[in-house]
Amino acid sequence: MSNTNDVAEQTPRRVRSRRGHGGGLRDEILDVAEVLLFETADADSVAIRAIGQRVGVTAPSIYRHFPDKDELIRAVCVRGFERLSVLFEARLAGVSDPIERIHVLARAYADFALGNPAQYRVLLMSPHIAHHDADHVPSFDDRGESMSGLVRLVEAVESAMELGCLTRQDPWMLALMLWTTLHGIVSLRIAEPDLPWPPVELQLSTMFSLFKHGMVV
Amino acid sequence: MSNTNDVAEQTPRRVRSRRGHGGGLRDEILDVAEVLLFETADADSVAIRAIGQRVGVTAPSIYRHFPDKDELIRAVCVRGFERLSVLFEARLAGVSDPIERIHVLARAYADFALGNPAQYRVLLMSPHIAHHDADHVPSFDDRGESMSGLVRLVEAVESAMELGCLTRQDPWMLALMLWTTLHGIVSLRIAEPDLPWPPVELQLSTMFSLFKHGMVV
DNA sequence: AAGTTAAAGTAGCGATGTTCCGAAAGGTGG
DNA sequence: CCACCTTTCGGAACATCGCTACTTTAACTT
Repeated sequence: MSNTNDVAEQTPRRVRSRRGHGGGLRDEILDVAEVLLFETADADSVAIRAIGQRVGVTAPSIYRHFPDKDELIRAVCVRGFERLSVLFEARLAGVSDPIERIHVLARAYADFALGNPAQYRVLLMSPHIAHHDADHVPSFDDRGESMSGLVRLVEAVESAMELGCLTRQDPWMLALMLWTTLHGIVSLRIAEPDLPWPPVELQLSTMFSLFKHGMVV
Repeated sequence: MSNTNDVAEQTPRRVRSRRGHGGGLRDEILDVAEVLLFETADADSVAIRAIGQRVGVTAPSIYRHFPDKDELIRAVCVRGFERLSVLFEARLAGVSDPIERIHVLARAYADFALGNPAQYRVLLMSPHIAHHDADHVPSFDDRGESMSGLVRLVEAVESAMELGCLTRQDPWMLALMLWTTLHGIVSLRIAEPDLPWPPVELQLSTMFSLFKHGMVV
């Protein structure tokens, strides 16, 4: 990944950063925090002091780059979702059929969520830091990268409707349904990984079949 | 200034329980913990000392009735899901049509989850205490009351299939799909309560319509 | 070379979950 | 009625956590 030292216990005291570019440490902190978050699979178990130890820095130094532990963890997870965004682009490349694009998006979403359960949990399964910056009503759009997939989904649904592949209705609502269903599948697996779940592919394809043709005889 | 401590939320030092029935305190602890869990909406924010203060007992005394804080919180949430179980029974009474029974179950489930978000989050949105009691493979059945709804759902789906209302397939799989979808709806609302969600009834009915007739033209 | 200033460290505060051990009340045998 | 045991609970303390004043150190500027 990066130049983070993988010494188990302690890193031999970091060399000081240059004046303007003190932010080099910031990225290193994010890297280590991501590793620790993946290892412990729980944000509460990631201690600030542990991050500092792995980076080779004491705990208070971290607060020069992040105002808060919540912000640090959040930054890690946002960075993760940016990777999801590029994953969407990569998987979508060359796929033109709207229905197929929906499939690709769903599959990529599930792959990411199940591959990065800790990040997914923090961003989409935990109470949010109430960023109530005055009287600002949150919307789905200002969610940044974490909601870019939803936007792509809406686009694909709209295309499918225009092409007559889907029954005409509110595309935004239908996309919301698809996303919600997808979230149900992955989040339950993340929360209860020990339950005897069917294979993800089977569950996804079954769900798509249900959505397409319905279950009523 | 002996027993009248001036702390606002303090109970005047509890009378000691009798020998065998020391468990009276246990229920009281559970009650207070449930209130605190509802108030803070976050298990981490419920402090053992705060529970003890409200009950009129010091923190270590709580550990005579619960081995662990996780077990305490878990006990609170399990008790909550027992209430859900009786809610299922009550709502199901007199409803015989299988499809209608599925509707009723779904609605009750959503009502409970959105009405008790903290309990729902602890049991179904948080990492589980790995109760790995030796080589015991977890199943959906030994989940106790928390999965009773799923069992009811499977029954209703089987009935519907036998009556020819639903297309024949694996009833257990279909019930799992319904539950997963339901979980997606409620858990996303719980995790992101500030987003501009459509009304629950609309979302539920739209989802049912999708499941019934599909979305493909 | 001396001063400025950003970057990192030291020490510590308050709060948390948890444990060790002693005190006191409830029940029981003499 | 008294001695004794058992259960129930409290006091004190430990380790760790997030976080913050304050100080030190090193890089850059003049």
